[in-house]
Amino acid sequence: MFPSCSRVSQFPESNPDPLLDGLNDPQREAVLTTEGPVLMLAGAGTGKTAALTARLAQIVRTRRAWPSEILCVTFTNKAAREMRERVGHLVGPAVEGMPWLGTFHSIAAKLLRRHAELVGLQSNFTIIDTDDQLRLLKQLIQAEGLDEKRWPARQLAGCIDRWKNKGLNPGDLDALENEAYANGKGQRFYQLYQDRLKALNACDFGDLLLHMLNILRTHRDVLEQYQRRFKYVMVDEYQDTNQVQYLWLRLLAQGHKNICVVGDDDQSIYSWRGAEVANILRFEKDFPGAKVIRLEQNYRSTPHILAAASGLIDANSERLGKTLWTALNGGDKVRVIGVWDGPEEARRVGDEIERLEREGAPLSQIAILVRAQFQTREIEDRFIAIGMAYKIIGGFRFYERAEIRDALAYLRLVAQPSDDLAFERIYNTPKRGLGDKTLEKIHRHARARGVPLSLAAVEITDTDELPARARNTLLALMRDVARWRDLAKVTAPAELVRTLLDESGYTAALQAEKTAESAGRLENLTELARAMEEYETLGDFLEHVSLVMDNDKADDADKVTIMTIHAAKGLEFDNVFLVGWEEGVFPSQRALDEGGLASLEEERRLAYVAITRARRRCTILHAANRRIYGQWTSSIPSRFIAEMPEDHVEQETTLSGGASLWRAQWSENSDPFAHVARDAAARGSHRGPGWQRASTREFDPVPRRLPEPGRSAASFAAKPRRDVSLGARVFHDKFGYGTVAAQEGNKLEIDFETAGRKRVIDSFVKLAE
DNA sequence: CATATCGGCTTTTTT
DNA sequence: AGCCGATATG
Repeated sequence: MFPSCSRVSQFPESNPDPLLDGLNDPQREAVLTTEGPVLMLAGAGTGKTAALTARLAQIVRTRRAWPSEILCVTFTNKAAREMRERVGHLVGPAVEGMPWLGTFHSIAAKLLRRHAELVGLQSNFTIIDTDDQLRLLKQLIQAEGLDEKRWPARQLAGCIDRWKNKGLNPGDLDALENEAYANGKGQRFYQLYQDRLKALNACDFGDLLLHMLNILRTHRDVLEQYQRRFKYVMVDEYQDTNQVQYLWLRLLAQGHKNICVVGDDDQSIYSWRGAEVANILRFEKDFPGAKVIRLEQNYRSTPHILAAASGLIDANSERLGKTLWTALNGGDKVRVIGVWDGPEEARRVGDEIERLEREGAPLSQIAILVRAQFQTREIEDRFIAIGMAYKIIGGFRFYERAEIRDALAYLRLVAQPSDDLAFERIYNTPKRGLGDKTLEKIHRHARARGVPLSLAAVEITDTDELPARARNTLLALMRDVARWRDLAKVTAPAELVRTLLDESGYTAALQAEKTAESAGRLENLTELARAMEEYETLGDFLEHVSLVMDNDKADDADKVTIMTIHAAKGLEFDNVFLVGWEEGVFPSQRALDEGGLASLEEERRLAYVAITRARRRCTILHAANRRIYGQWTSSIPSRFIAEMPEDHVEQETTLSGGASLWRAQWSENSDPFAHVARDAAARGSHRGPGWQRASTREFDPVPRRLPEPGRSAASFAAKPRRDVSLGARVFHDKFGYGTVAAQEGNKLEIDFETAGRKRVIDSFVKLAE
């Protein structure tokens, strides 16, 4: 009855079954229940990927479907790659032919290329990124005469993104949505934007899914074709699917109804991107008779870590609720360390890692997880200082660097004459003396003739609209472009890009620059050309670039990983350091300010994801002072720290970390500037001026290992300002206008008009007119 | 048309 | 504090 009985001969009969071996009961059930709808609720570290891949392999090896008849959707490229690899191990090279294993976006793009004409695109459409999108929207906003300051393009982009995630076309917006941008101009701008994209033969990320949904909705034949084709549908990270993705899956799975989704409501951390946990909650309604399988045995973490995480997530309401358990025992409690400030936090993490290293721990099994990208910098600085090998995942992506985007723009323009955005990008890059005036004329010409910019640029050189100089330059450029287009037909992409960068003068301009970065940029371009060697056609490559923008190129060297918690989902490490657990950082200020309880709970899920990445040791740090927006801010430990059950947490209290109390006490007694801090606090801004921290350094009771080089007392020594003298009228950001009453080194005593007499550091005031 | 300077804004998180 | 875009200046 179970398919495992009808094994195909190419798989050697062996006991135990290599596929099911090592799986627990619920996992096996998930693997063997191939028919009908299945909802797999899989907690963190419960082996859901193992179950999912085995299930896929099971379907293939029992010949229930060809690999090409299985739709398997993951959320990230990384997950897709990993799955492909693991399935490969299980069933062999057959997976080579798994064309429909990938991210939502890459699969949608593949489908859309086949049916582009149904939504008014050509199949070689360009996929634009957020940068291009923003620039395009800015143009539209300007053209409509709106004040871009008041109605930022970012906001419009956000709205459009949200609408697309919901599966809404311009015509579908209700009054409320329409109001979301520029007092009811939402729909108009959405429509304008879509029209513009169509004219450019382009679409954005959201369009990939939305266009495809529109096609499936309105073309029965196409829908039925794919319903028939996809005999099995599998979806990873189902809790992260948004409305379009949900509608999409529901349509496609209606054929055979063999849909298996895997998810964990406690790990839903993408609601800001339109993900709806509700999708997982209503699965049983959408697919009646769905079998629900719970994976609750955690194989990853030690009991303390698991208990701390479980206790924390208990604070959330509205959960499906799972009871994770582990057969492991022993292990350390979750460690919580409080430190004085950000730099000390980074130092501390560095020290701890050096200790682990001495104990023989591989660096590749150590991760530092941050809430937001900007936090990586402090850590990075420290690691550079101590020579720690590290890699940062995410952040500046390779394909987002300016020089790479320039090169890509050249390629896009060659591949796609109607790509106006690409034209605008390269038109004067490198500088060739073409400016806004000329561009404006080209624009006008293009509009009048109804042609793309690159064509208008060619045509305009035949007229006398341009001054001779601009005309000649433009003519030369467009001749080059034409030549490159011919070249593209007979040359491999990698070769093409080299020629192109050379002949356009781009390389030469960079070489001439001779700045610190220019060498690195040239290197990046070489790297780009190298990466292009793998691609047969320019189109293939451009598709790869727009969809597989991840940067984690195989870097197997033994390095510590630094990344955001979001990026860490699905990964695990022996040792995990969680930094910046302070109110306002994590949970983020934004989540606290807006979004109410739902936002806070999402932050808590994020904290849960963070802790459960750890296999053996989890260390949480928080600092009493941190610089945010260049301002020193004092902060209190994250509420999430208190929410973890005490029994599983070990607090390391250092004087410097316990901070707030101690600091309040000494500052009254010994800090000559205490009143300033107090006043600042009274104003509700927890911000204190930089010198506040500087001046307290000598009181820091934590012995410092080494005096920091270059950070000698000299940097704090009095360097009086020449331009400020007694009686001068000055302005201070916090206290307003005042008169200098005394000057002592770099410290000024000032009578402020409203705030009274204060002592401040001179660099904080400027001369009033 | 290119460079210098000022001022405002930023920090979630990603395909 | 640093980055970007908008202005002022050469």
